[in-house]
Order: sequence, then structure tokens, then C-alpha cells
Amino acid sequence: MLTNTRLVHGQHDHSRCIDAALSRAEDLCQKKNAKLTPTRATVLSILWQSHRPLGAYQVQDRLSKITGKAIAPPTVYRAIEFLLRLGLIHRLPSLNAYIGCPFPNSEHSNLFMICIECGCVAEIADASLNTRLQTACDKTNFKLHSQNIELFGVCPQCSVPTINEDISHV
Amino acid sequence: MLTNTRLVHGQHDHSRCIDAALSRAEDLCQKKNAKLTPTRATVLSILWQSHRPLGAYQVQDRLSKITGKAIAPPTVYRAIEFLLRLGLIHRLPSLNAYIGCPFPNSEHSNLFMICIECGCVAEIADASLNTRLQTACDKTNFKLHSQNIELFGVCPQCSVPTINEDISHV
DNA sequence: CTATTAATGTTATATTATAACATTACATTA
DNA sequence: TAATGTAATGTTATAATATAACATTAATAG
Repeated sequence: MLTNTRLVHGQHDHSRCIDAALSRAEDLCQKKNAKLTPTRATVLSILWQSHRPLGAYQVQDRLSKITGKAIAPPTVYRAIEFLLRLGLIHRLPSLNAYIGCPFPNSEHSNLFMICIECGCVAEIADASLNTRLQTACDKTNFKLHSQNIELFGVCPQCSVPTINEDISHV
Repeated sequence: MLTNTRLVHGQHDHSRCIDAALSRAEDLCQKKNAKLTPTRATVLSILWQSHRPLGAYQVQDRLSKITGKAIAPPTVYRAIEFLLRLGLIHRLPSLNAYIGCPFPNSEHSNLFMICIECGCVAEIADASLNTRLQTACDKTNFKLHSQNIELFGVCPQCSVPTINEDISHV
């Protein structure tokens, strides 16, 4: 079971998450002969500022601030579209929001655990679960192409509240 | 495995689907002491006109035509909200669309098979799949509250195209 | 260098959803 | 039955999300 649960819910040096994401993106772009332009790279880094997803207009705000100039929605949506196509980010349809993908290189299955308390999102790739899904599809003669699995609940951090509540990790 | 796959993808007397849905809604409303007003009942029947989901503004159009008067968005969204709350319909976040629930009385799991060819949607409740999901959540100490599982692919009807293509079932 | 394509900028607008407040219908009970 | 409270609906405006269409600029190949 591939997951970034520990990172998402535990204390960590988050700058490494961002760096790793950008580095993965560079590699992938090189491999796929795609251009990671400044706008695209900045949007990716914005979506990696935390383990919470951001809406397109939140990205717009931050991009404006970073670049110091007005950014129109299409600019943001184009960068998002590019990153989605490469699998570097995901869209969470139930939130109208976008989040960096922690393992863009592996074939995986878009399974998200969304904390309804703190808003952080962990991703999981679970082979046996996928097998089970495929079985259900086979039973009904449904040819599976892609999927979106959003689980809503309370993350480990939020379900063990202490006196010194600490949600700095998100 | 509870599913309406056969109905969705096979020839059937669809008026029975609509009648059954309305009848279930009446029962449920009685039980929960909720009022199935004309607007709400009409919206439910609109969402049961086919096994394809409809957007809120499509519902608005049809409701306007049926009632012969202009309907404002809040009217539609209120009816939708009511039906969602009772579990009589579902929202498909990736489509921004709504569809009648075939088994509103059973505890189930919002698993949808969405045909990317014809747009029809079948729902499935699969205990073993749910177990597997729960296991993944347990492993990561995630307390599962609710879920949205959207599978995209090609339905049985659409994957066996004949000379006389027939999609009247949707 | 220039022709071509890819990327970005710009303006306008489509689509989906909700806020806020007014009005009406309905039920309860004094 | 009149008064009251609550639920439902009507109405207007607008928020939030996303895309269309076309102009301009940058990058790249020949």
C-alpha cells in the first residue's frame, strides 16, 4: 500500500516535500518532453505549500502575490490543466480543489482521504482495493477506465486532540 | 452486491422505475416525518426520467416546463438539498450532477459506475469492497465518515455495439 | 532569419451554487 | 377562529468555478 499518510499527518520538514515535488516534475517533464515553464512550476509549488488542496482562485491569489502582477483565471487553469495531464496534481471534484500528487510516477488509483476537521488530504494506492474494484466492474461487465475515490473522515492528528492542539503540520 | 446495473443497462419498463422511486420517497418521508411537497416530488421524478444524471439547471428547465412558470435556481437547489438529505438522490461531484438513488433505504456506499459513452450511471453497494476500504482506513488511523466513489468506463451496452445501435435504454 | 508552434495575455462570459430577505402556506393552540 | 410560530417557497442579487475566443509573445525548427 503506497501512501503519504505519515508525511501528511506527522511533523516533517515540509520544504523537502516541495523540493521533491518540483524535482519529480522536472524529471517527468524531461521524460515526456514537456515544458515546466515558470508559471507551471510556481503553480505546482503553490499546490505543494501544504497538504491541503487549493481552489483555482486561491492559486490565482497566491500566484498574483508571488509574481507581483495580476493573473487572469485562464492562466491558472492552463497551468492546472498541464499539471493534471502529466499526473503531477489531482483534482478533488467534491471540493473543486487541486492538490499535488505525492507519487506521480506510479500507476495508481486516485484514492483520497480527506480530513473533515483540518482539511488535509492523504493519498493512497492500494493494490488489493483496486483488485476488488476491478472485480466489481467485471461482475457487471463494466470496462473501467479511471476512477475518483474520495473518503471523508477524521485524520489521525485530528482524532487525537491534545491540550496543546497542534495543526501546524497542515 | 446490491446494484441496479441490469436495469440501467437493459431494456425495461422505465415508468416502473419512476413510480417505485416516488413510492419509496413517500414511504421514507412518512417515516421521517418530512414533507414531499409537489416541487420536491416533481424534482425527484425529473431526476428519475432516465438513468443519466442531470445538472441543477437542466432540472430547472424541466421543472419550468412542467409547472409552466419560471423557476429560480434556489427553488431547484432547495429541492435537491432536501432529497439529498433524505438519501433519495445522490450528487456526482465530478459531473456537477444529480441522480436518483435506487436503494435509498439501505446503508450503502455511494459507488457509481459512470459510462463515458452514453452517460448512464449505475450504482453499486458492495460489502467486501467496503470492508477493504475500511481496512485501508484502519491501517492509516483514518476515521471514515462518508465516501464518494466514481468509476468511469464503458457500460455493458456501449461496449457491445451492434449494427442497430440502441441506446433507448438510457 | 523566418515560419511554425507552443505558451501566455486579455476580455468576456458560461456554468454552478448560494446569500439575503420577502412572502406564503400550514399547523398549533390559546 | 384568530394569533402565533415554523416550514416552505418566491425573488433578487451575486458569489464561486470554469471556459471560449481571440490577440500577443516566446521558443524552436528549418
